[in-house]
Amino acid sequence: MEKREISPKVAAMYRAVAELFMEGADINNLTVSEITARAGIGKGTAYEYFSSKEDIIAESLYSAMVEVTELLDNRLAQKQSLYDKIEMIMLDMEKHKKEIVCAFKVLYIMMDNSAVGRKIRQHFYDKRDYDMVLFDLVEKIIREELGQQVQLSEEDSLYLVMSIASRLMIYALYLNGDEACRLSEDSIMRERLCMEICKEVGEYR
Amino acid sequence: MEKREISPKVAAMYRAVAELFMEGADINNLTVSEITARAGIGKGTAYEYFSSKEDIIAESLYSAMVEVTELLDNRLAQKQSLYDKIEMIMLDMEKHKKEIVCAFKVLYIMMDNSAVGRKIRQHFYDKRDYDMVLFDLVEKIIREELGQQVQLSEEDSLYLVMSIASRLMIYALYLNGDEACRLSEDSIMRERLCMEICKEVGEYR
Amino acid sequence: MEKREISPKVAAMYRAVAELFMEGADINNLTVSEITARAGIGKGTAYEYFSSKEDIIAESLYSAMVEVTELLDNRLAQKQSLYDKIEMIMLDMEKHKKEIVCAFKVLYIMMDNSAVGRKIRQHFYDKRDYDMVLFDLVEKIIREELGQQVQLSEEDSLYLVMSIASRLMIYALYLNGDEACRLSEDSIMRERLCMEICKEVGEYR
Amino acid sequence: MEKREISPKVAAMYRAVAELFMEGADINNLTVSEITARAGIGKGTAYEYFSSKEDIIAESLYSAMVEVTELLDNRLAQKQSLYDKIEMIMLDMEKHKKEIVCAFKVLYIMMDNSAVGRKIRQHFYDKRDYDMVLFDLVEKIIREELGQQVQLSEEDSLYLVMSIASRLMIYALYLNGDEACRLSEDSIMRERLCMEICKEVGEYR
DNA sequence: GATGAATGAGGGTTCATTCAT
DNA sequence: TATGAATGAACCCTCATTCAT
Repeated sequence: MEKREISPKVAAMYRAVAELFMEGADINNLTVSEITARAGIGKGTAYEYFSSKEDIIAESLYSAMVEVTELLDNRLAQKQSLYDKIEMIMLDMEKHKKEIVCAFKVLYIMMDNSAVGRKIRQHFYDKRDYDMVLFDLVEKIIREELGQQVQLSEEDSLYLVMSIASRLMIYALYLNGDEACRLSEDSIMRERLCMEICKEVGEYR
Repeated sequence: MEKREISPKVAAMYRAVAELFMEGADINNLTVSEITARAGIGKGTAYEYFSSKEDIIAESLYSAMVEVTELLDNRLAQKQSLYDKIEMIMLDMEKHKKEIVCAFKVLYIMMDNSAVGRKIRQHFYDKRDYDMVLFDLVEKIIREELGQQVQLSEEDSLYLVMSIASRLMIYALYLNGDEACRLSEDSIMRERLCMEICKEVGEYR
Repeated sequence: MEKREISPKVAAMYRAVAELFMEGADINNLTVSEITARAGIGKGTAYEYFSSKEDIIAESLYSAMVEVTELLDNRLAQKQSLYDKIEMIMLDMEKHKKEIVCAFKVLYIMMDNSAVGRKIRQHFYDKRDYDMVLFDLVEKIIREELGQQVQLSEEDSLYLVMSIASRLMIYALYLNGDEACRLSEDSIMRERLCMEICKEVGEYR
Repeated sequence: MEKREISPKVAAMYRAVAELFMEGADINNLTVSEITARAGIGKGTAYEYFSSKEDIIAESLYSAMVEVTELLDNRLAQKQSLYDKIEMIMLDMEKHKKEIVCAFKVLYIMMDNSAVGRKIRQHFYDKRDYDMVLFDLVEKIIREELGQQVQLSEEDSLYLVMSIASRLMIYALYLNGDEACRLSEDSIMRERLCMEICKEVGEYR
């Protein structure tokens, strides 16, 4: 479960990509120059640690996802009820809109038939035990809510994870969408989604 | 509601982009050459009708979305119940997996901060009355289900549209995902999502 | 035996490479920019006609070899005796030192394990009927000298070709070498080599 | 005549370049990394002993030439007649094809207008008394054959050296060439060249 | 209108060289 | 002395866009 130490240069590049991504850069048009300039290192240095631009971006995004998920996981430990947990995630989305929304965006990038998309998918397949990704987090939340005595079938579990993930995603889309499609108060949408999730999970208790 | 006539060259380009997209081409790495070659026209001709590559792709994708939505709309007229309609959409996803899933992908592309993404969003803002997009379709389905006598508040309407759209999207993601995360029978996931949607809409009747 | 028409751009590039080569450029450090600038065309244009830098150089050198050989062949028609022919080749080497010596250099490049070397070798294998290369020319000279009645075995023929080629090459090396290793009069070396060649061929008459 | 001691690191680099060269590496695309990796030393170390990549390669090749020539020289002491000596050289070419042929290749590299070519030429000009190069070896063989009583003019000597060298080179080219241009038995070509050389030298006795 | 040859800006990648350790 | 991480200049190649025909 120990994480491998990563070189400060690599860390700088991860950070640079995440920053640029969160500043709204189009991931498909990021240049190596931009990334290394932001990371404060030489362009050639990038290729001491990565073998292609796609690798740089894919690993950076994967790393960001894992990091955000871990952060969320730690913060969620403070909350007891399912409602509070889901609400916290959504409130975090609102507060750290950029960060969280971007993490969800990565899920979409993974669907791409692009080199980056393929490489991130690969990372998921090869993922280390200590890497927790969004779906793991959602599954964990569900298990915590239902407790030891409730044994979910694989099918129920997958369904619930996807159902909850879909609400979180749709909320990310909602927050990220343009103002015209937004309600006067985000809280309305948020509360509804939270309640709906609780109700659905509750049915398995 | 009359559609404007589009030049056969433009139609060929729309078709070319859609084909390439559905064949799995990475939309961010499509080249003008590929598109015009597939469309069977000269490269220079593209610039007689569009002012940039991004325009070509954005308009093509927008057009494809509208077309798919229209197709769906026509087919949905054959079904009466909400359940049957949602099921038909999902079955269509399974059958014409490529086509439908790609249509959903466009939604994600719209979130990009890329030139294409921005341009598609612009099309949505400027959209003609006769253009029907996915959200309109979902809204239409809801209205048909609840009938004239039920008046949804804007807030309820938006919530329901997003909630249903989220399930459709998550099903698209599910179908598009890798085998490892799939249940033995897609029907299980499909039926659950359909039922859940019906239940939720039903509560507003 | 008809030559295929070559595009003026390609011709310009062939010329550019030959010029640069003859001006003493190191063939292994030629850049595409240099070549296209000299050819008076855009850099990108090079890739409309060739698929890589190595192709450009290899084809240019091959073309130059064929051209020089043809030129020599035409000029040799004016001479009757073997001695006069070999002498003319060597005098041409002295006069058009750059051009001829470079043609011989290409033979050495062909021995390289470089991409260019490999590609030129390929051209020799694939060579068109109407392409005459140095060895063909030497063989032709020998046949003309010995006349129809003398039938050389394949082994004798190959030996003579190589023996003569070796003298021509060594003269090219000699001319290209530094002054310290040169006699006061090039004619001395030239005459000896010519005579030696005639004597050797004469033995087969 | 004492050789200067060379650092083991330098020796390792000489060996590395020679090995890579003989394994068929393109001398114009050798990298410092490859060389130092093969030599088993750090990349930076190369620059403690040489001032540029070209220096490394040029000195390595020069060193290899001197070494091969010395080896040949020692082995030739066992043979008495000119014929046996030339034959031994050619047989060595056949046996240690790679090594010997590469040594000849260096001659061609010297003709290049490349940095490496220029530097090797420079080494020849500056050459130490105890360095014996191929031309010296050939000259030595000729002198041994003709004995003390025959005094060759400078002009005769140079002619003979070049004439013999040209046959050796052409045999190297022949051996290195592709199978299609080879006789069924290399011995045929070898014997002819040997005899021709003996005849030519004999005329000066 | 339709074309495709020509272009050149731009970006990914390599690798010789340096320098702090 | 020996190292190898860091660097950035240089270069090949792509491809969106233009324009003469």
